[in-house]
Amino acid sequence: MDYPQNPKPSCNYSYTNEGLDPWTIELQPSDYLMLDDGFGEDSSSQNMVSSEQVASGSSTGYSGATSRNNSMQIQDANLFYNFFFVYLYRKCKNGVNKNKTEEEHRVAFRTKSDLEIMDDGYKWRKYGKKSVKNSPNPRNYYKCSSSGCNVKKRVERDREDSRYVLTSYDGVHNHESPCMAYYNNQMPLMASNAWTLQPSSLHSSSFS
DNA sequence: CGGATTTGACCGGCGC
DNA sequence: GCGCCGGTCAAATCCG
Repeated sequence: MDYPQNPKPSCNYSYTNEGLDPWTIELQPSDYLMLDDGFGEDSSSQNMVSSEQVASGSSTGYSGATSRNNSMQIQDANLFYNFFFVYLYRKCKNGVNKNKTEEEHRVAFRTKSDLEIMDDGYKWRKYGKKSVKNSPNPRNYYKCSSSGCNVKKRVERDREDSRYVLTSYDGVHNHESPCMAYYNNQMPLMASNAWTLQPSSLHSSSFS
């Protein structure tokens, strides 16, 4: 599979929870993301950021990412972004609250980036652009272009600090990210366990 | 030519 | 009811 590259892989990303949701992911301000694979006894550290340098020449034979202690560390910003959204997808799937409809599932976060279009592993079709009140920055509307998938996405620059991009997702994909299928094939280590969270490790309010 | 994007029109909810 | 505001539609346009 020919997977598109992030146009600026050297970009320094950071993530903070935007607060639209009581959802807790704190990924600060490093390119290194470590995600637990669910094996650990202490599931409270299900996601964390490692600022340490990952040794090059990974044992996975996979440039840009390496594994250690049942975890993945990602040092390539492009991979980082893709995996982050794969993680979102899995977490979303596992945390779906049956009492709510898919449309009520929302994820929002802030990304420090000079890019507004960031590759999250899904294909999106832009369907609108609006200027928002009291903000110099327009808001862009996207829809997942996979047929039958109703997930929507909004992207705008933070009116208070235009170094940040606000992204929010509405809904749960009815399919996996194209890049996940790719990684499943390429990385046996991650195929079944990695990126899957134990239900007990989910924050109670996650995606509910 | 086909799919994606652009962009003004349209529409519905909400506060007054 | 009316106007504002945010979200969506869709025709025109762009682009590979």
